[in-house]
Amino acid sequence: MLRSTARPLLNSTINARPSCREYHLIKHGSRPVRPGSLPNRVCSAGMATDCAGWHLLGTPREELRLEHTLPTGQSFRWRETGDDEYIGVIGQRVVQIRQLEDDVAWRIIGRAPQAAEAEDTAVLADYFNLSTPLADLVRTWSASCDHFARIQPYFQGARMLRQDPTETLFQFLCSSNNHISRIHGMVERLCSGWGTRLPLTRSDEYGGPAHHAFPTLDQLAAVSEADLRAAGFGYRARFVTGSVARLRALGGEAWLATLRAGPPDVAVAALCTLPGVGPKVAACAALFSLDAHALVPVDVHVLALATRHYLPALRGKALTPALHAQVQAAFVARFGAHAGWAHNTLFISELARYRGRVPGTTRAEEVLLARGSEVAEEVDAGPDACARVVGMDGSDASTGKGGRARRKRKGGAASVASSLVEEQMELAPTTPPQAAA
DNA sequence: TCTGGACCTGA
DNA sequence: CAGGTCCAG
Repeated sequence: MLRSTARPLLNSTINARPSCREYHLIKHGSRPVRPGSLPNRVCSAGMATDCAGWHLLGTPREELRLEHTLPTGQSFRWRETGDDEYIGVIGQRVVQIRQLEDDVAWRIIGRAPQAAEAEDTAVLADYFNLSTPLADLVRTWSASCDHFARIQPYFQGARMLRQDPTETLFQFLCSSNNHISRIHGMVERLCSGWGTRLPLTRSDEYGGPAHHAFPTLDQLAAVSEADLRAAGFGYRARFVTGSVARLRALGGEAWLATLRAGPPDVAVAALCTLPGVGPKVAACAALFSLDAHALVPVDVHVLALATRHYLPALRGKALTPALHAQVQAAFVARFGAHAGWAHNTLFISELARYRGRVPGTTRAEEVLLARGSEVAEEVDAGPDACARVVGMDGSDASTGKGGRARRKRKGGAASVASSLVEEQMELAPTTPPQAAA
């Protein structure tokens, strides 16, 4: 279990360099701290002129890496403001957050009047889902999947956030048939246009753009389809106004929040009744905000990696709802109750801008793909790969074709795969992931 | 069930 | 074409 409560870094009245020493003491107890270690980063010149307001999250690097969590597509509300530093909005608070060597530091730089300072720590811990220990899960996933074990060291601390349900739903309503930079802009315009502005509390140190809470459903009810089209939403404008209307009829934010308590398939079914919400968007909303830790949003990337490593028979098939369910089941069979979290790490490793990190991966897999389906059938079938497909509720669901056991043949393509990987790794020696901070 | 096409915008 | 969804055959 993580330390679930962040501790104050120092008293807000303390300022300047002496504060940094206090930082050392809090972080490391009475142990002496080497000069040049992480606290200097928090207090580095050009950033904060004092340490006031900074807190530690208490998350070692294997539990949380901002770089693998904030800009990787589960939220579009963070802006990178420096090297491993971000500013974003969590509920009614504007948060500045920075990656340290083996922890994460944060402070509140703006807030709504009703957002009590006493709850800051709890809000952060909740948002980062700190009650779920990632490192323990990673060990079990690595044991049950060779591919995961191979790529994971390069993507440590890829943690699932626990975002606000309404905000998450509308963020991913914007995501369909769209690319990340544009989604970012759409969400930004939705907030600045109709959300409540959050006053800065440290405006003397911050010269960036204004920040806004995500608009409430009541605020969104005032937005017309024409407004949204003017804001660049395209055909998704109708999805937004339609979903707003339907959500309000169903009971608004409170109704959406009740889906957290129920089973994930109920949440998905309910979400899919909203216009513009299909299996992918529903799974995103449920995994990123409704505690549905087992859910896997299956997009083209996830389908590609699933057919490559777990379900080779499905290669080339269209992404129908039925196929979505098969991929979902395969992930749960492989990774268990937190399959959605495991999927997140695998998903990041597929992103174009991260793919080069794992030596040999792309090349070896491309070669395998080129060798055709007969070989690919056997790739990475792994121990007990799909011998039993377990439903999300844990019940046996191996009645379909996804449940048939796959053969494991010695000297088959699996060994071809590993030899290819080794070959590549010889050509491009692995850099120690730890060094890639 | 599954398939094909349309749908806004901009990188 | 892009981290889909909807609608008709």
